[in-house]
Parts: sequence; structure tokens; C-alpha cells
Amino acid sequence: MMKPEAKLTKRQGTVLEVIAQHIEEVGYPPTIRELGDALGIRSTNGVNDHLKALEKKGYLTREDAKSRTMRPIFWPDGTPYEQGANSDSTEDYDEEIHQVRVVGRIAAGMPVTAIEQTEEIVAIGQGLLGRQQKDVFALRVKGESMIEDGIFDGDYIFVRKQADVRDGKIVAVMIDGEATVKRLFREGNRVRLEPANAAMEPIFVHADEARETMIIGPVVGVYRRL
Amino acid sequence: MMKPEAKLTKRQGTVLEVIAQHIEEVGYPPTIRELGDALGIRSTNGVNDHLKALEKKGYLTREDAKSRTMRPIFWPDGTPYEQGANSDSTEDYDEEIHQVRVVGRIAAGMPVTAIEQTEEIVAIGQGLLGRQQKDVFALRVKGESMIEDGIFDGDYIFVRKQADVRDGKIVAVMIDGEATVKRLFREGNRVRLEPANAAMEPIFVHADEARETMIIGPVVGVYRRL
DNA sequence: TGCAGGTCTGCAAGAGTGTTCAGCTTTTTT
DNA sequence: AAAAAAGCTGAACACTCTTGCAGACCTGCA
Repeated sequence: MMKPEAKLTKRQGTVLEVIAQHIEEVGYPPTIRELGDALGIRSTNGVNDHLKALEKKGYLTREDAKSRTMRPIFWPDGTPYEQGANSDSTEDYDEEIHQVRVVGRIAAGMPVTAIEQTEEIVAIGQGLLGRQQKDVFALRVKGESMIEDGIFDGDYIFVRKQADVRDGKIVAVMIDGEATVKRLFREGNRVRLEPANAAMEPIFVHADEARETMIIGPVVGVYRRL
Repeated sequence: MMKPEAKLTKRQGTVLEVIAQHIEEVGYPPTIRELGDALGIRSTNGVNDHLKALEKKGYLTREDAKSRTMRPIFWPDGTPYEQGANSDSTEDYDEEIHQVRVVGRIAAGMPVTAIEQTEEIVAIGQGLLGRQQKDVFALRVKGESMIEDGIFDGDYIFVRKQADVRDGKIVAVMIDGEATVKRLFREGNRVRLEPANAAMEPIFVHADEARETMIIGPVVGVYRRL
């Protein structure tokens, strides 16, 4: 089994995970600036330093001066990164149990990382959440806007914090301080938030709008107690 | 199964194939110029016309004005294009966390305790299952008999082994060796098993019937991966 | 015959992106 | 305590990339 030369710092591991997450979720690698947004780094050079470090340590490759050309080689833990051919990995893998915070509301205008009112904490195994789901939290659904997609009032939804989401995915968004769940579609310079309820109208958000809008991230799971 | 609206021309199919090939071999989508090189098209607009056509016909999506953001949706022949993958895992742990067996089928005529084919094990915290949930196992739902209750094909349902169930509850039952999910209603000396799908008829089971019927227990939770 | 759609050239504007420089603070190592 | 590494800001620059416009040729179809 191949292994990388040196270990990563905590932060570098996070960077690498965010890249892998972006590729899996969005379908292609991020740009330096997109990476910066996801990591809360304002300067492109701040991100670049991380990428240089990851390259130097052998966890990542890039093509010079080309956009979106970064490719992970190893996971932060040293496991080889695979992309196309995934296998029945014969290796056992200790299942991680995640302690997920359930929040009632999200403060308006706050960065995505700032969440109020942890109402309870629930435990759920990695097997149900999917691969490398780190920044996941849970919300209780209010309202019936997604009943046709089988998401009901009172359901727990598990959301991964990630601003960049693939088209057509179910996402949690924050509009004027209210957190809601909708399907997201990009249409030119605006975004359509489509409820799964024939009785409700889609919401349109323009890029240049004054509205307090923020994509929290994709919904990765739904749980309903019966 | 979803299908694209219109068919592609020969050339458009080639373009789409080249894109898919690039993603597979290089790891990320090409730019318009790179596509042009691969196709022998000198003008970026020539390529762009193809991309527009592919988008219009629903075979491809792009983000506006961003590089390398094209994503195939269908193959030229109309087959859905897949890219993401799931991995599952198992191992022990201990706490207030339940290791729940996920079974594919239940053997006909066997006592409820005898279950075959543990396909995987998922972990879930007590907080989501409810109180004193000891004999709980999980099933993957097959079919659409409960879509109106928000239980879809492929969902995990958590069932507590318990023969006595309150009226109107969603239960897992075994009929002639097949495990299904229905709502249970007692009506005199018979039992009505009501699907939550307008297109399906309820099943009636009489107490004196020869049918191999057995109530496994109430469904205490539903989980759906997204 | 006319017309729509597919395919392509060439050009130019403007947004997007990677790179680099100078400098800063904090953490880790020596 | 000093030095090195990690982590980051802000700005500037050149190049890449998408998009749009104008125009061309071809084919199938009404």
C-alpha cells in the first residue's frame, strides 16, 4: 500500500477534504477562490500556500496555471484516493459515529459556522450519512414545502455545510433569517428554489438582490420518527 | 427511468463522448478550447454551439461563465450518466448507540427472530429511535406502496419486533414470505393492510385464513439518504 | 424555393483565474 | 529566546475562458 511522505496539519487535512467534497458533490474541482470561500480564506494566496503544501507532501497534483485542475492523490489519513473505479473495499473500516447537533434556528447574517440553539444531539453512523461527512448538522423541518419529496413536518434533515451545491439537489437555504428546504436550480444569474409541493410557488433569488440569502448546504439525509 | 427529450446528432454525440472521456481520463472537465482541440474545431464558438445544443436537449449542464463546469447528464444513447458512489462500512462500538442489522429479506415461515442475510450494519443513536428500543432491525424498502406517507423505494425503515401494534400504525408485515410495509387497521375478525398509494388496493387478512401472515412490528423510524 | 437547424470561422469584450510580491501574526521547532 | 514553519491579508498582473456578434456553408424539409 502506497503512502504519502509526510503527515498533514489539521488545517491542510481540512483543505484536502473540502476539495474532495467539492469534487464528489459538484462534479469538478473548485477554483482557488471557491476554495477560499469554502474555507473562509479571503486571500487567494492563503489558499495557494495550502495547495503548495499539499503538492509538496504528495497529497495533490495540479497543472500549472490551469483552472480547476487539482486532483487529490491521498486522503488526509493516507488512504489512496480513488475516483472512477470504486471497488468493494475489502478492508474493514471502523465506522465513525457522528454526534450531530440539532438546531432550531439559524441566526440571520451569521457565517454558516455560527449556529444558535442546539436543541439536542443525535448520534448517527457514517454508514447512513455517506463518505467523509464532517460538517453535518441537523434541523427539524417546519412546514410542508417538500412533502412531495417525502420530507414532512417534524422530520430531521441532515445538512452538510457547503456553499457550492450541484444543480437540482435538495438544499437548506437561509432567507431573511429563516431556514428552509428547497430544491436548487441555477438559472443564469438567479437561483430558483423549488418547493416539492404543488400548492407552493418557487422562490427566485437574484445574484444582485439585497435579500439576505445564503445556501447552507445539501441535504444528505432525512429521518422521521414514527 | 428518466430520458432526455430529444435525440442527438452524430456530431453532438461525439462532443458529449469527448467530454465524458476527458472527465474520466483527466479527472476534471475540459475547457471550451481544450474541447475544440480535441474535436478539431478552431473557433470557441463552434464548440459553444454544440454545448448549447447539448444543454438545450438536456444532456449537459453548465454554470454560467465558469470554466470547466460542464457535467454530462445522459450518455449519447440516453443512458443516465453516473459519477458519484457510495461506500458503507461496519464495525463495533458501544454506548447508547445501536448497531442495527439491515436485512434484505425475511425467510418465509420462520419465527420473527430468525432473520437472514444481514446486508450491512448501520449505527443510529437512541435519541432517534425512541425509548427502550431493543429488538430493532432495519429493512430497505422495496416498492412504492407507501409513497404518500413519505416512505420511498430504497429508504431504510427501522422496525421493532413486537407482535402487538396499535391501530393505524405503520407496520412491517410478512405475507407469504414477503416483507412489506403497510398501515394496519383491525376490523372485527380481520385485519386491513392499507398502502399509502392511491394506485394500490388494501390487503385484507382474516383471522381464520390459511395465509402465512405475521406482524413483525411497528415501524419506528425512516431514513433516506440523499 | 425558402427556411430552419447544424456546423464552423474569426474577432472582441469582460469576467474568471492562477501567480507573485510584500508583509503580517501565530504556532511549532530548535 | 531565536528561528522556522504555518497560516493569512491585500493588491497587482497576465493569461485563460466564456460569451456574444457577424457571417458563412451545408443539409433536410415544407
